Amino acid sequence: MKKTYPRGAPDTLLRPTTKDLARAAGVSRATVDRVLNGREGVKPETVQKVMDAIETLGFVRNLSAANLAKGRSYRFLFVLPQTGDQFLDEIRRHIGEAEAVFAAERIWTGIHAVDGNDPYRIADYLATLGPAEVDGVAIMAPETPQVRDAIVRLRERGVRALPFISNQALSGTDLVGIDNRAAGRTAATLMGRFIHAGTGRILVVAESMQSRDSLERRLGFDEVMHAQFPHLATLPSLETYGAPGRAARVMAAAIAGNPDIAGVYVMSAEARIPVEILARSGLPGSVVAIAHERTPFTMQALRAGTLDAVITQDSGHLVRSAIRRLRALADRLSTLDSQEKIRIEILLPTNL
Amino acid sequence: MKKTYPRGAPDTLLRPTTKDLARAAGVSRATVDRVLNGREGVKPETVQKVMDAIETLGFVRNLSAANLAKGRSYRFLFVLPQTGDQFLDEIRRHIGEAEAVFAAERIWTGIHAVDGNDPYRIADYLATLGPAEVDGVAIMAPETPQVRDAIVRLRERGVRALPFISNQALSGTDLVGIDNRAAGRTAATLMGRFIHAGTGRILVVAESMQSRDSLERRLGFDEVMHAQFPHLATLPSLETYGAPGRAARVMAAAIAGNPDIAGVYVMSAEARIPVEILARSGLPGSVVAIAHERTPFTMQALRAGTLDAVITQDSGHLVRSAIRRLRALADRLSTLDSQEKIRIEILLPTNL
DNA sequence: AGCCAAATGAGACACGTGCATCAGAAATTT
DNA sequence: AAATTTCTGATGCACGTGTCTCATTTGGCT
Repeated sequence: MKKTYPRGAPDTLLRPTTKDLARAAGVSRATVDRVLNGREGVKPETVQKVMDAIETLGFVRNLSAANLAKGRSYRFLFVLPQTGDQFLDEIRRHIGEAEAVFAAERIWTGIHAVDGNDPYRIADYLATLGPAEVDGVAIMAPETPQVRDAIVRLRERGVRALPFISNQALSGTDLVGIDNRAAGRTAATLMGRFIHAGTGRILVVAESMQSRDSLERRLGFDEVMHAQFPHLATLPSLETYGAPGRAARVMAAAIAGNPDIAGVYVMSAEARIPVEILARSGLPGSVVAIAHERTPFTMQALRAGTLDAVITQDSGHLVRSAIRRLRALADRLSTLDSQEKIRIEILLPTNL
Repeated sequence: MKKTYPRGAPDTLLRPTTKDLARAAGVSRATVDRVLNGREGVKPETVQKVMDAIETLGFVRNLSAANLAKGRSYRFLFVLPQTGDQFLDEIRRHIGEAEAVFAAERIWTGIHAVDGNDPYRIADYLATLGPAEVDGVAIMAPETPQVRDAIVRLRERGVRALPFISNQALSGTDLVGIDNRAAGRTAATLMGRFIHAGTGRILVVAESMQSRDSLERRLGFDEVMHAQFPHLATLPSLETYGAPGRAARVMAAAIAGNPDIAGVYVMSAEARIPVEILARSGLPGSVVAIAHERTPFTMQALRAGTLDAVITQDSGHLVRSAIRRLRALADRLSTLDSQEKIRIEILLPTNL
């Protein structure tokens, strides 16, 4: 009896194999192999015969068999700043989780911590890596000429490298991370719409404006604020350099100097220090505060009402996406773009 | 020379095989196989020996080899309502995309369209499915006793079944889709914060309040509106039944009867009809409009300013997640929960 | 015709696991 | 002690592809 599986269905559950391909194309399995794996020494018209057979048979290479035969395995390395911030903790946790999942596909992952403030040491470390140690590297580091060059040289040595979360202006590379300019625009839209006052100033806090990420966020933020909410004035970015003391000082000065603060935008990945200072600052609860990245702290601050919104990227997705992309690079495959695009997420107290 | 791969690294790139396991545990490969695949007739202490070896060697079953050996393939079916709405178009598109990706893993996907308004026909169709036709089914259908029972019977026949997007109150099942109550809460938060008027009414539009999804969204919406924005009153849900004529009538009546409308919440997946009516209603631009699901229409409405926010779920992720979960069910594996959780996305004019 | 290079065929083995069969060992019962 | 029953070992084939080697055919050239 004919099965009525919808949509041009599997009459037979067996997919065609290379053997079937060979028969259909009227060539040998050796030639099919030559075509499939792009080896040379095959006449163009023979190639075409095989291609046609692939088309008519709907042949799809059995990945399980191919991976098994190749005995391929992958060593991927995440190079991350050595800081104790909660966002990175999440990332590290997800790398650990992913390790277990990807182990079944012969993928190893490692983490190497570097001093995020020292581009030279990062570059030096990257210089020690070669194809003998690792197949691919996902790098989260500030954009400096040293780091950028080190990445380029890494690639020249045959190691796949991807900027991770922090962007690097490299040709032909896609960042594994969100569009920071769009994130800044999103922050501005929420800020503008959440603030009910007819006028006021917006405090903007960053860890350092040296970083391309902060710059892009600021750009996007200002773009929307100026165009759509001209009654709100954005103040120059305050830089904390990750130091609580300095953060407290500059923020206190800014708050004292601007009595009509209506909103605060914390651009840095580690929101904790600025937000805690903010909570103790005596600013009224009506001041709208927006920060970045989902961490235990930001979640709690959302619940407590200290923060009104958090803009974030799914850290698990980030990690998995980086691994998939590195593997695709290693195999010279293309990835499904729509799957690998990292979306901007908005967290509110009501959708944690 | 010793390689210095970080983190308890691969000295040897070769993972242990079942052969290594057998040697380490002091048993034969046959026994290892018995333990790994849960066959009976093995002494508990022998099982333990193998388990210990797995632990100490860090053995991970090579999925490629296992899949190859099993020659397993999967036939999964999406049962979707037969409507022309854009949201479903997106879903169908992503099923097509996913088909190509998953083909390499011996996964077939099919779509079957059913009349979404006729629970009996849906149930009848599901009754025709058995393990001979299909291994798993993702079902998007309204929650009615007929459908629910049909799903239960489907499972009894050995076909894995998952509710897809539309929830069904089934025991021991996770919906592939968002938490609609949380989505309603999110809509309320945005609505409340976007509306600057000191008082006003909120129009709520649904396709039908028969559907559990709309009910849950409404529940979450009211929960937050009442608790946090008591100055805004929510009107009873209007039901369009998907009919433009009826939609125009009930909406016009509601607008005429409530001069102080400050916001509109369109709960249904197909936002087009209500939003277009709204745009022509003569309501002022300051009225905040929020709808669901990313479609070409909602994107355009966001850009045009007709909509202020759209709450959505990533349709590609939905489809891939359903497939992964069905496969995991078929293999009796567990999935990585954090990967399979569908997040609520918020779209604003600035982050499309 | 003869020669050479290019193109193709034929065949074998490997990868790691699943699955089955049969013999033999060990433990338990009679 | 013998007869069962329970457990374990040895072994072989299969899955589909990648990767070799070596033989053979084809086509172009002088």
